Amino acid sequence: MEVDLRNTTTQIKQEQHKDCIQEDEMQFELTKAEMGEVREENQRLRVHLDQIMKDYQTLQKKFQDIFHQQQQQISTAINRQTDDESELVSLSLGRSSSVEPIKKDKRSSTPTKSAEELGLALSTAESPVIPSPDNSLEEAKDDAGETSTPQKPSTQKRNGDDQEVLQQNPAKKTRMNDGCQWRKYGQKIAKGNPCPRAYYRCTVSPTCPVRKQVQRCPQDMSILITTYEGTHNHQLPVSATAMASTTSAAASMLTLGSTTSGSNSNPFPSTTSHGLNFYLNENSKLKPVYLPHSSISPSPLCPTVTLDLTSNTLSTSSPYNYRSPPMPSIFHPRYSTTNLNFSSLESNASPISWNNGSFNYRENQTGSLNFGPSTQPQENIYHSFLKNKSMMGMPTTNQHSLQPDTIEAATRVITSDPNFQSVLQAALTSIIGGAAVGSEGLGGKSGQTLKLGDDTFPVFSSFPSTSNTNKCSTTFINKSMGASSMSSQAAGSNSRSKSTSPETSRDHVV
DNA sequence: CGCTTTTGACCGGCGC
DNA sequence: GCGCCGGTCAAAAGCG
Repeated sequence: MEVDLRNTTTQIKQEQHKDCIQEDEMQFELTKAEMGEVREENQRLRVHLDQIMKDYQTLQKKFQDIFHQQQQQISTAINRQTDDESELVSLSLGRSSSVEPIKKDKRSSTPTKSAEELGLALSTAESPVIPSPDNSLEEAKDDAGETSTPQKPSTQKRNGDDQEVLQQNPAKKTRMNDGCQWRKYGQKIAKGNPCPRAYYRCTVSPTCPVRKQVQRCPQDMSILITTYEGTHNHQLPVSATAMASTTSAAASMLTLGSTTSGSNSNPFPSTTSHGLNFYLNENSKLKPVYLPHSSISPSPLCPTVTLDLTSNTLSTSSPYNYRSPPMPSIFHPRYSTTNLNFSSLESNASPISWNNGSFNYRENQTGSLNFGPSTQPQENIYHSFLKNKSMMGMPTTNQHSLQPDTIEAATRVITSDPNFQSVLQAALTSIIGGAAVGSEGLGGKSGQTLKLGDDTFPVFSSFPSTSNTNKCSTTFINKSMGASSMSSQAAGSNSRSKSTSPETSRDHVV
């Protein structure tokens, strides 16, 4: 009995041992299978990682290529900037009689920067020489409108440059820099404008008399109006001249005579510009309204209109006048900008007709402004223009040989931009109407109504005659379009010839 | 500490 | 002459 029990126990133990072995085997198989799955997964992940690495390397390579390309473009631009034999880009929509015939010796130009490229270049990493985004496009908010908006003051950069923080995006602080160093010395709230006006002084040289005022357009807070006054009595930094090239100097692209005018040894690239020619069709007589030294830069990023109200016969006797004679002028474009000259004084066909006091543009006419709708991207202006130019192999400065189609297309695209219209209106208003905005302060004069798009504002035919003859004014209209906007003053301002002593000038930059 | 911005006061031109 | 207005000054404060 005892033996039976022992046998039974032994059998049970043996069965249990068998079960254990089977379980172990099963577990082993299970683990084996799991390992296989993990191994497969591992391989898949490895392949995936390889793919990612390949993509990463490809992207990196592309990035380096692009970066290198931009660096080359920047250096090219710098070289061109500093080169007296700089190339010129001129998109002329007309000709002014006050403009001397273009000198033949002006070199042909092959703009290497389109507006797109400009935008790219300005948004890339900081360049040691040219205005970086921090120095060029970025606008910190220290200008006229800053106190009116609760911007964090601590974020303001304090390097003496203009700073404009876009109101649309408080988090994004953008700065505007025209190359010079400015110090704010005052701020005032001008009558009729809720935005305060800021006063800056050039600090590059302690004795530099140049001052500038920055004010936001009351009608469009995104528009900055900067007024420059005075002439730099010092060498401007490269960035300043660069900025000058993009703005007021851009105006000179129109009719660029190339003069190294012996009498006027201008150490700086000339920033003398030409202007917008408008015509008042009054009593069947065309009265030219010429906005000298004005330009429009339709950069997609920062559409800039330069309106220089300087008399083109300014005396340049000031020892501090570093501007070249109004015309012809030398221009060293850094970027491809565009100057629009709206008509030719020599032409009987006025591109701009004044009907019943309203300011209209004729369509489908060379040199005219077309404010009609257009969906063509602005950069196409440059592309088509450059393409046409290269195809024709024509020198850029030979503006008279521009294809009318090109001009017309470019004009249409540029001027159809609502921003452009707004900006142009603001500029003209600020200049023509003086301090008066809208109809304020315009009483007593027989004004015309300048109609741009849906907006109208008065214009006087007597505008260029008196009050502005002693001032050199360049107005840049710079409409911030979300990202940033930039405008700058010309390197050497015009000389203000207050009657006899042209010491300062006024440049308006919007 | 040096530089810049802020801001109220001051000054001069201009119109009434 | 007075007041308005734009421009400038300068002390105080902020920032790196």
